[in-house]
Amino acid sequence: MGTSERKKREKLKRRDSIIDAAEKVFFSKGFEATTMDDIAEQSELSKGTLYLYFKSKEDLHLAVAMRSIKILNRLTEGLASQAQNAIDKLNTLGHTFISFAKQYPGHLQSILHVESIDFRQLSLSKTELKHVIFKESPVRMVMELVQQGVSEGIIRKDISPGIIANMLWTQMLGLFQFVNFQKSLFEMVDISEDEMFENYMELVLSGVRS
Amino acid sequence: MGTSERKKREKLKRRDSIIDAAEKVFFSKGFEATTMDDIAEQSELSKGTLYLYFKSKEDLHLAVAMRSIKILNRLTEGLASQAQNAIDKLNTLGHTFISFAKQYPGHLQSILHVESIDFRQLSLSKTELKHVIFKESPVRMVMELVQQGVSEGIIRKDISPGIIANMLWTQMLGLFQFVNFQKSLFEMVDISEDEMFENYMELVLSGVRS
DNA sequence: TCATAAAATGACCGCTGGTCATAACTAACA
DNA sequence: TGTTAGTTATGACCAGCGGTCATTTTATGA
Repeated sequence: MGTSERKKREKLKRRDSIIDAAEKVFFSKGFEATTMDDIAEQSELSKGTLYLYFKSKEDLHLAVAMRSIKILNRLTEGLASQAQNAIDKLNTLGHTFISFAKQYPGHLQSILHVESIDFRQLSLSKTELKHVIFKESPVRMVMELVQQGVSEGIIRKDISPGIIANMLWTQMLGLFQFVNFQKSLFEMVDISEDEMFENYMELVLSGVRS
Repeated sequence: MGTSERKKREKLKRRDSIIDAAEKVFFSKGFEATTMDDIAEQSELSKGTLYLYFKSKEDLHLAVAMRSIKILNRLTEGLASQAQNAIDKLNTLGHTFISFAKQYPGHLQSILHVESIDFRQLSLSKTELKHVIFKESPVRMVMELVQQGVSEGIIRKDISPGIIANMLWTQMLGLFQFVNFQKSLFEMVDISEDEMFENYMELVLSGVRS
């Protein structure tokens, strides 16, 4: 009988519902200000139960971030096989990222968190975590498009595609940071967000053309 | 009589010595793992005294970061008035940043921290803090050099210098991040750090040339 | 209905950032 | 020098947190 299968499904459901709850609280109060008791209350479970599914608050945070990354990846899948040249696709990718950032600011926040983890201070046992994060990171899509561009001959081949892709992704993260946090620091009230984004993309992409 | 002056000096000295102690502990254990008692012990003061000079652990961290920023700024001052063209100066600036990153990894870490503060979650009363940080930020030097470049006609003028400068600074922060944390994530063992840096600079700067 | 295992609970713990009543020290004057 | 007013330093203390675990509750299968 499929009892154990059902149990497994239910366990996953419960895990998911905890992530749901954590998302709500993290996104509204911020990660640091959120307590495990908050999440327990929101999920209608006891605190102890949370620790049956996640081994720490940070672990739960990572789960939230991984889900965010999956959402972002879903928005961009299929792009690589579209009938455009690679640079246009990179442009589209950039637009997708930006609209994601606007639509899901909380999710974006969590992605920025995992992408800036200080791996030096991570215990060695967590090496696999690095690989999981990297494997799922949206930078993969960027790299694929860059490689396409090199094949098409419209992206410079004198610099390693890995470096180019990382630069583009870094730039994307920087733009997120900029739009979300630091916009007010600059005295550029006379430029719209969209305009700024176009400028950014133009600036960044003009460096990679062959 | 200069009694009160001497007192003021001594207060500043004490403040400085606390920052010294905090640096040591932060840089060796990391910010989160450091307790105020650690710093109290290192500074040979009681915990209560620390709170006479800094109103919170984060405040102390900011003081450490501001000192780091000052060190970095000192390394680059005078660059603007040198007899090179602006793009060469930007290149030099990049090299200076990189060697700073290598020489003072702890200081760099603290700078990355303040540069990525989530200002949305900062109370309004701390608006001045934003300005202080921005005013001291090394991005100022970048902006000055970009403006020089525009005047010289070697940097494109169709995009606002503010955006260009921010892109370059963002890129610098991203490169720091990359070198320090994520290098191992990429399978590019066959490229030296210096080579990678040169590629990076070339890539970034080629986008800003007019 | 009962026995076994799995899941959930919440009282509890140790540690941390931060506070505050008290103490120690300093400086100026009588 | 003794007194006093003000400043600086102390460390016992607190509340809140992440995390644990002995106990209870629930689900399963015969």
